[in-house]
Amino acid sequence: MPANLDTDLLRAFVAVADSASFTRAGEKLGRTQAAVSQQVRRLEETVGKRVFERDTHGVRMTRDGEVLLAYARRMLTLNDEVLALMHRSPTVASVRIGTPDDYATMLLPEVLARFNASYPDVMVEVVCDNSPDLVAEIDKGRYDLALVTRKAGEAGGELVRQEPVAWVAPPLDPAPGHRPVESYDPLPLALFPKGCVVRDLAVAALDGMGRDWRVAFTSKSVVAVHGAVMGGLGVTAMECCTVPPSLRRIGVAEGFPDLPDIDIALHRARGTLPKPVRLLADAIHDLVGDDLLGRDATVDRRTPETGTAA
Amino acid sequence: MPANLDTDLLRAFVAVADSASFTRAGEKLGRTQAAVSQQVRRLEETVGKRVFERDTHGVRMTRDGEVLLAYARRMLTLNDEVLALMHRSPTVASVRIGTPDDYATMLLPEVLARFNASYPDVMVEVVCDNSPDLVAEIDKGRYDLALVTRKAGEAGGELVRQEPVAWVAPPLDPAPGHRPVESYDPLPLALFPKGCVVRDLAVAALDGMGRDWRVAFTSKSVVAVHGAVMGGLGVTAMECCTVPPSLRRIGVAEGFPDLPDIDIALHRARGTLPKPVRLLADAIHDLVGDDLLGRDATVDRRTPETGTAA
DNA sequence: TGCGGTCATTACGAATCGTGATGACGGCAT
DNA sequence: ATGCCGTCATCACGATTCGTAATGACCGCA
Repeated sequence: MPANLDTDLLRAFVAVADSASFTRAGEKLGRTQAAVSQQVRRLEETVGKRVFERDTHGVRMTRDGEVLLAYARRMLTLNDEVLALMHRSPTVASVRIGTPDDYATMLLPEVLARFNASYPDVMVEVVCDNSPDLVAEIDKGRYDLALVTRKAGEAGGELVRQEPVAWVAPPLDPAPGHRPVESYDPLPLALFPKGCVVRDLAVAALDGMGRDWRVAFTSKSVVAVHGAVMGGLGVTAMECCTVPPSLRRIGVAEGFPDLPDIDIALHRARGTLPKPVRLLADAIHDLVGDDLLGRDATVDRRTPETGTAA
Repeated sequence: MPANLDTDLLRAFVAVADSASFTRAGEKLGRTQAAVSQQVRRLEETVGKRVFERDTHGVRMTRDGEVLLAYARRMLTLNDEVLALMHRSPTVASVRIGTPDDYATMLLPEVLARFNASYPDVMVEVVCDNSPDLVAEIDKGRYDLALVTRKAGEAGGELVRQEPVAWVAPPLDPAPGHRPVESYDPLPLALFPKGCVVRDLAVAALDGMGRDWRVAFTSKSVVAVHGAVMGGLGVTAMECCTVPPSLRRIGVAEGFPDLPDIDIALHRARGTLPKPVRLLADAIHDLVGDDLLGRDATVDRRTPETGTAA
C-alpha cells in the first residue's frame, strides 16, 4: 500500500539540500543537472509535496522538504551503515543450535569445547527450548540444528544415540527413622514442564503400575531439578547422562517401573547447509554418539538395578 | 561512493523474510515469483552477500540476512512514516523570520499579534541572530524574511524605515554627591556583542570625539542590556524604538556625540516566495514603516536634547 | 514414478532513466 | 538598454532496467 521512496532519489534530494543547487548536486552525484531535476521531480511526485522552491537563481527548501530531509538523512545513514557492515566484515561462520536445557547443560559444553578446539572460527549459538517446539521451529529456519529427545524409534531427525532413562532420588539420609522420599504416597515428582518426552515416559510408567503421584516441582532448568531432588522435594526421571553423581539412582529394587530408553536425535534445517553447520553436526554424531561423553567414570552406565542395590 | 539499496528490493526482501517463501512474497507484493527472485538476487549483488539460503523446498535466512533484515525494517519504517506524515497533513503555511534580539523583543510582538489576527492560520517562527549573520544566511534559505539593522543608505534589503539612535543612561540618582555614570572616564558601556550595527556607530562616534570608553557589559539580549543600564553599569546606544521609558536619554547636553540614524531593512529569501511570506512582509512594511509602532506615547520621538534637559 | 511444490533462468516487451540540447528566466556588467 | 552568464525546466532519444510468462531443475511425497 505505501509507496517506496527510491533511495537514489533521496540521495539526490539530500545532495540538492546540502548544496542548495541542482547543478552542484549533479556534479557531486556524477549526474547531469537535468537528471537531478527529474529525480527531484519524481521524488516530489511520490511524496505528493513540493520539497524545493525553485527559481532562476537558487533553491530553497519548503517546510515539507525539511521534514523529508530529516527522514532522508536517517534512511541514508542506515543504508550506508548496513552496507559498510556487510561489505567490510567477512561473514562470520556461525551455527545456531537448539536443544533442551538438560542437553545444553550436561552434554553440549563438552562437545562445543572440542568442536571449538578444532574450528575456533565458528561461532556457535545455543538456544534452549523444549524438544517439540524445537522440532516445530527448525523448519521455519530459526535454527540450523536441533538436538532433541524423541521417543525410541520414532521418526524425525537422525538418531545420535539411544539413552537409558533412570529414576533419581535424593541421597539417603542416615538419620534414624527417616523415610526416603521415594516411599511417599502419592509420589512427589520434580519434573520438566509439559512437553518434555522423559516426563511423559515417567508418568506413563507410574500410571501403568497404578502408582499415585503428584508434581511437587517443575522447572525448565535441569540444575533446578537437580537442586529440587537434592533438597528432598521429590524424585525425578532423567537421561542417565544428565544425572549428577551426587544424586542416587533407584529402580525396580525400590519398586519403580523400568523406563524405556529414549533417542537423542539431531534435526537439520532444510536445504543445503553451510559447511560449519555440517561440521558441527558431524562432531555431535562423533562425540555424543560414540559414548565419549556422559558415560565416563563419574556417571557410569550401569542400570539402576545394580547401581542402587542397597 | 556508497551504493544505494533500492527500497523496492528491501520491501521484497522483508516480504520474503516474513513469509519464508519467494512465491508467497510475490503474491503479497503483487509481483511474480520470478520478479521476487530477481529482486532478491539484485539485492544480494548490491550488498555482496547471500541473504537467503534457497533450496527446492523453502528459504532460510543467512546471518548476513538477519543483519540486513533489521536495517531494512528500520528503513522501511522510516519510509512509511514520512510518507504518512507528508501525505496526510496538509502543509501548514509558515514563515520563518530572522531578526536581532531587540526587534524581536520590542518591535515584532506587536506586528505579529496584528498579523496573526488577520491570518490566524499562518505559523510564524522567529529566530534571533545578529544582523550580519542573518543577511549572510538568508541566501542559504534558512529564513524566509530577515528584519535587520543596516547603516543608513547602504544597499541590501528593502528599507522599512529610518530610525534615530539615542544614548541611554540610568535614571538620575537624587542622592546628594552622586555622579552620573555618563560622566565617568573612561565611559562604561553596556553594548550588544560585536557585529551589532549600533555598537559600531556608538564606538565610532566616541572615538571621533576622542572620548575614552570601555565595555562594561555585553549581551545579545536587549532586556539584559536594559537591566545593565538600569543597574548603573554604564550607558548604551540603541534605536529609539527599543528604549524603555524607565531609562533616561542623553545627548549633546551631556557631552555625547550625535548618532546617525540607522535603517531598518527587510530582506527576502530569493525566489518566488509563498503567499504567507509576502503577506507578512507587507504587514511589516505597513506596521513598522508607518510609525504605528514604537513611537507612541510611552516612547516618544523627541530628540535627546530636549528630552533630557535637566 | 509421477505429482505438486519449491526457486532459478531465459527471452522479450514495456517502462524507466540519464543524457544532451534547448528554452525560459533573472541578475549583473558593460 | 543589451548581452552574457548563471540558474532550473523541458524535451526527445537511446540505453538500460524491470517485470512477465514460460520453462527448467530440483526435491519431497504419495
